Formats: sequence, structure tokens, C-alpha cells
Amino acid sequence: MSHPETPQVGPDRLLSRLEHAVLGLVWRGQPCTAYSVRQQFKASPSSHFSGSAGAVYPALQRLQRWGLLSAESTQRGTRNSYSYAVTDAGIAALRAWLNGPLPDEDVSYSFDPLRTRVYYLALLGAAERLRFVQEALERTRAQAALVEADYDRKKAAGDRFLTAGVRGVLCEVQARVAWLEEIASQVASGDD
Amino acid sequence: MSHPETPQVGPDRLLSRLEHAVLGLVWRGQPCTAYSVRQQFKASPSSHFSGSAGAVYPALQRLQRWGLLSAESTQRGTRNSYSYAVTDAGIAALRAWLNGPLPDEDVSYSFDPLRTRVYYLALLGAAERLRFVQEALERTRAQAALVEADYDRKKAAGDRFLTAGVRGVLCEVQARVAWLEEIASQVASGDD
DNA sequence: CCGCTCATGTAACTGGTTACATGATTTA
DNA sequence: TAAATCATGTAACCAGTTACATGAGCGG
Repeated sequence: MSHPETPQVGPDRLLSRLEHAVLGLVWRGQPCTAYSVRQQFKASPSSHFSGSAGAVYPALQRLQRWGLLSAESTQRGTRNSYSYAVTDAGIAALRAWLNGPLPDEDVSYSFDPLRTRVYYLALLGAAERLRFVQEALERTRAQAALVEADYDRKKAAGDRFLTAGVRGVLCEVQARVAWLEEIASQVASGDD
Repeated sequence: MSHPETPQVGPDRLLSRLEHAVLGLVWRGQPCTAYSVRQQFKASPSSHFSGSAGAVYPALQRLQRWGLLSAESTQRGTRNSYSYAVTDAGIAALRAWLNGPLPDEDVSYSFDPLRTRVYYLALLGAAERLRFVQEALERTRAQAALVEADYDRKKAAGDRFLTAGVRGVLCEVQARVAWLEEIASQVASGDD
């Protein structure tokens, strides 16, 4: 790892989604190691970011190089470990992200692999169709239970907007359950 | 473009999301050119797939090489144009996709750039916060209107499961509106 | 005949991933 | 002391993107 003496230059572009997510997680948990950031990604019920080392470590290095994170080096045997915290510039970057323009693509709905399958359900026979929808429904309900538990935990923990965010997840997954139930009853009644 | 004489081998891995989407679109609109596939991606209110040439043309070539699409060459000046249709193997691949196991990641909720911002709203002052939520709400409502129009169109057009899919989008975006309204009223009442 | 749209395709890049290599600490 | 887990990092890969190059047909 290089970690030069705080060149403090700043990025030549907007931060990526992962960079924003990492910066936010560090802000919430500072001071904070790379490992704990990874664990938070992995603990999340979402599977969007894997928290892979190959993404997280370089991201932290970039954020530190740009002066958005400060890194305190603590020796661990022969190896270095860094404890990260968000700098004033980092706070400013997060605020700029929130106050800045909201791209169209960030407002439009997202890709749903389950939905793309539903589009082509006409290719299946009635029995297969029923099986598919029922599995999807069960699995989504299980997912909803997970998210609900997460919501309760976050709610108890306190932060108002973290709770509001997770509430959004809950709303979304509940809407999915309702949607699948609708399809299930439609498919079960079998009016092909 | 190479287009060898139907080697008919088949992929050495599962199809990617884009490949499934392309195969499905061709099935729905066959016979069908690369260009029209791109147009369908671009016309979609979703912004997940851009329908970029650099993705679509190679994907069609792969699907054809694997024997999932048949390509009829029609001369256009000095240039070749291909009219694609789904083969029996292609149908089988689509059915296998629907009947096959549903990966966990395909069931879990998806990434939402709006939501990740909400997590960090504590960083803003009350006025900035209000502005953010209100813009997000307006833009999402506009998005909902778009999706609703799309839903009505698809519904009129006929296909039962295409309609069901788009109905899922509608449910999701309406849930988002409700969620944002909740936040808006909470933020507006300003109990910081 | 000039510019616009239809149409096909490639090259370079990006933002992540998996897989791997390695070291330190804890626990059976 | 061996195995599991905590922890840091790199290399190779992958699935898409943007930007570009090019050609054909058509309307003014």
C-alpha cells in the first residue's frame, strides 16, 4: 500500500456509488477499519455490493488520497492497519452529494431479475408457472421477514434517517409481496 | 462480423442478465433486428440497460453462435443485416431459466441510489433536507406517471404476463412515492 | 448534395467481481 | 500446535458503458 503524505488533491470526477457508500459508512462508524466496512457490506440484507476486498481497499485508498478520509496508521505485527475517519472535506463531499443534482437514472426504478422472469411466464405450462410464482412468493416473504427484523433493529438503534432508509426497503419488499400475491391468485385460478 | 456456419455449441456458462433480456425481447418481437432490440431497451422507462451497441451486438452474435438464435442475412447495400429469431434451443434456454433455481441475489431487494442518500440526511440542515425530499418526491411522482402510462399501454396491448411485470414496476414506484411522502411530512414537521 | 435518421459494428474504458496470497490472532 | 478467523492487499477477470467509425436511405 502506498499512502503518500496526504497529497490532498481531490478526485477528478464525481464519486462512484461504492465510493459514496464507503464514505458514508465510515462517517457513520468512525473511526473505522477497512475490515469493518467490509463486514457492514456483507451484513447488509442487500446483495448489491459484495464488500469485496478488491473494491473496498482501493476505494478507501482513493478517498484517503483525495483528502476525504484521514488514515491513522496503527502497527499490527509487521503489517500496517489503518483507522479511517472522515475529514471536513469528506463531510463537504457528502453534503455536496446530497445537495447536488439528482440524476434521472437515480430516480428511475431499478432492475429486478424476478420481474424480468415474470415477463416471460407465458412460455411455461400452467403447473410450472404456479411452481415458479409460489417459490418466488415464499422466498420474497422470507426476504421481507429479514428486512423487517433489520428495520426493527435500526429503529431501536436510533438514527432517524437510517431508519427512514430501511423503512424504504421494507415498503419496497412489501409491495413486491403484494404484487406476487396478486399474480399467484391470478395464476392459481388458471384462466388460460 | 464472423457468423460462422451455425456451430451450435452452446454457452459454457449460464446466460448473463443482458443475454436473457435480449433473448426474451427477440422472442417477443421475432423476427427482429439488432436495431429494434436496441430501440426497445432505449424506449423502456427503466435505465438499467442502456441498449448500447457495444453490449447488444456482441450479445446477439453470441446467442446466434450458441444456436439460441437463428440469423437470416439480408443484404443492405454492401452491408449485411441480420433478422433474428429464437430457435427451439433458444426456447428451451428461456424455459430452463424460468424453471431453474432462483438465486438468492435475484430475490433480495435491489440497490436504490435515492435510498442511499436518505441514509445520510442527518448531514443536512432542515431547509436543505426539505428541499431534497421535495425534489425527490416530485421527480418520483413524475416517474410514477410515466410508468402508469406504460402500464396502460401494455395492458391494452394484451400480453398477460408482460402486463403483470409492468404492474410490478407500478407497485414498486407507488410504494416509493408513499415512502417519500411519509418522510416529507416527517421532515416538514421539523421535529429535530 | 447536404444533413438527418436508420443501422451495424469496434475499441477503450469503468466499476465492480472472484480468486488468490499473505500475515496476525484466537481457540480447540 | 493446528485450524479457524481476523485482516490486508493484489491480479485477473467480467459485464456492461461511452465514444467512435462507418455505411445506407431519404427529405429538403
